[in-house]
Amino acid sequence: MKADTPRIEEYLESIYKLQQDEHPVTTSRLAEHLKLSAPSVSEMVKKLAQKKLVNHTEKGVCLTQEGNRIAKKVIRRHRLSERLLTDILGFRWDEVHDEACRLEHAISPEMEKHIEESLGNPKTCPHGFPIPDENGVIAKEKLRPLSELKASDKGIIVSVFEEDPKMLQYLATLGLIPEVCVRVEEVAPFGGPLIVCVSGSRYALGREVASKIKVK
Amino acid sequence: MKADTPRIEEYLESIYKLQQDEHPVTTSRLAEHLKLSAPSVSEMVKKLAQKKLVNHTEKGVCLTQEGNRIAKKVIRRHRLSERLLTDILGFRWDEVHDEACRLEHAISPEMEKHIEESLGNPKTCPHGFPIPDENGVIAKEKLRPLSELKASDKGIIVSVFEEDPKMLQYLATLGLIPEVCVRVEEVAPFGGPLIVCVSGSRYALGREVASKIKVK
DNA sequence: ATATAGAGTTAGGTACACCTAATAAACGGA
DNA sequence: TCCGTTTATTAGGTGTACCTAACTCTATAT
Ligand SMILES: [Mn+2]
Ligand SMILES: [Mn+2]
Ligand SMILES: [Mn+2]
Ligand SMILES: [Mn+2]
Repeated sequence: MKADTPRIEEYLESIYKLQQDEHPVTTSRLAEHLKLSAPSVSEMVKKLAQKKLVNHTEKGVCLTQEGNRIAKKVIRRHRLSERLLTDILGFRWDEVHDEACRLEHAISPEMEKHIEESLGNPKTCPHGFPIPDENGVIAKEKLRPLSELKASDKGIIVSVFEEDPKMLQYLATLGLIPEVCVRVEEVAPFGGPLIVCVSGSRYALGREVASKIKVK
Repeated sequence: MKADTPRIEEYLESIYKLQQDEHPVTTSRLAEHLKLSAPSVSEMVKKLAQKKLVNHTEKGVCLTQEGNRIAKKVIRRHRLSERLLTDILGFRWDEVHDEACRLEHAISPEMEKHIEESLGNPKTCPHGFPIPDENGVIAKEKLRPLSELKASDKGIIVSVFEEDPKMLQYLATLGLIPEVCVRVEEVAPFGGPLIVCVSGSRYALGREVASKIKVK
C-alpha cells in the first residue's frame, strides 16, 4: 500500500542501521553513511518526516512505526540477498554488501519467499544478523561486544558489524566469523588491544573492531 | 567505460527485442512495449541518438554497434536472471520476466559470472533464447516459426517468443515448451489455426501464437 | 568576551525521466 | 482530391533526487 522509491528505502535502511548503536542519528552521520552531501540529506529527511516515516527532533532522526516497518522489510531483503550470494552463488562474506544493497530494491515479495525457501529458511545473514520474518519480527538475543570481555572470558561470535570489505576479509583470515568460539587471553590497559585466542591461534585485536564483534 | 542508467538499458533492451522480427522499430512500437507515452519515447530516442547508441531514420530506430553491445549485456543479465529464478529459486517460466527485468539492472559483472558458474554455464534462458557470452557473442541457429510448418511436418521447439504470463502458462499446460517435439497434423485454411500434436495430445493453436514458437 | 569550528538548513540550480496538449506530416480510402 | 486516421514531434510542465554556496546557530577555546 506504499509507493516507496529505492532512495527512500535506502535512507530508512541507513537510519535503521545507525540506530543500532547508542549514538543519535544525526543528519551528518546519515550523510556520511549514504555518501551524500549534508543538504541533500537534510532535504530528504524533511520529506521522510512529511511522509510520517521518521521523526526529526533536536536529538536526531528516528524511525516512526511505519518507517521501522518498511526499514525491516528492506533489511529482510538485504540479508536474504546476502545469503543467496554466499550460500548459492559462492560469494565471500566481504563481497556481498554492495551487491545486496542494490538487489534489495529489485526483489518482489514473491522472490523474497522463493529465496527464503530455497535457502531452507536461514535465520541470519552471513555476518550473523537476524533476518526479519515476513511480518517484520526479528529474533533478539542478548549479546556482548567482544571488547567488553575480561581476560580469560570466552564467547561464541554471533555477529560482525562491519561493512568494509578489507576489514571483513582480514577478520575471515583470522577465523573471526560467526559461530566461532573465541577466548580473550589478555586485555591491554589504556584502551589498548585485546589478545584473543581463536581455534588455537593468538591475535591482537583493536578495541574499535572488537566492539563490532558481538558474542554470546 | 559507460555511465548508463537503468532506463537507457531498458530502452536498448526493448529496441533489441523489437528488432528480432522483421517490422521496423518505430517509436510507437517502442512506446507500446515500454508502456510509456509516445513523446517520452520520442525524447529519449533523441538522447540515445546523441549518445550514439541508436540511429534514428525514416525507417525506424536501430542500434549502433555500441548500442548493440550494451543491449546484449543487458539481455545476458536478463536471461541469466531468468535461469537463476527458474533453476535455483523454483519460479515457473511464466513468472520470471518482470522479475528479471528489474534484476538485470542490479547485477554486477561479478554476480553475472557467479550466476553463470553456479548454473553450470547455461546456454539459453527458460524460454529458449541464447544467453550471450561475456563478450556478447550469441549462438545463432536457423529456426522456423511453427506457423510455417505444413501438415505432417515435425520439429523440436527451441524458443517461445512471448512475454504474457497467461499465455506462457497456457502453453506450458499444453506442453509447448523448449526441447519438446511437435508435429503439425493439419493447417486450417484462410489463416486459421494449426492442429498440432505434442506428446500424444492434439491441440488447435492460433497462427499468431504459433508464429512465436520457433522450431528446428 | 570574542573568535572559530561544526552541524544543520535555506536558497538556488541541475539532470533525469516522465506526462498532457497541441501541432505537423504522411497515408489510405471514398 | 480531400479527409480522417495514424505516427511522430514540439512545447510546456512535473516530481525526484542530487549538488554548491551561503547563512545561522551553538558549543568550545583562547
Ligand atoms: Mn541498501
Ligand atoms: Mn549482512
Ligand atoms: Mn528489462
Ligand atoms: Mn527469457
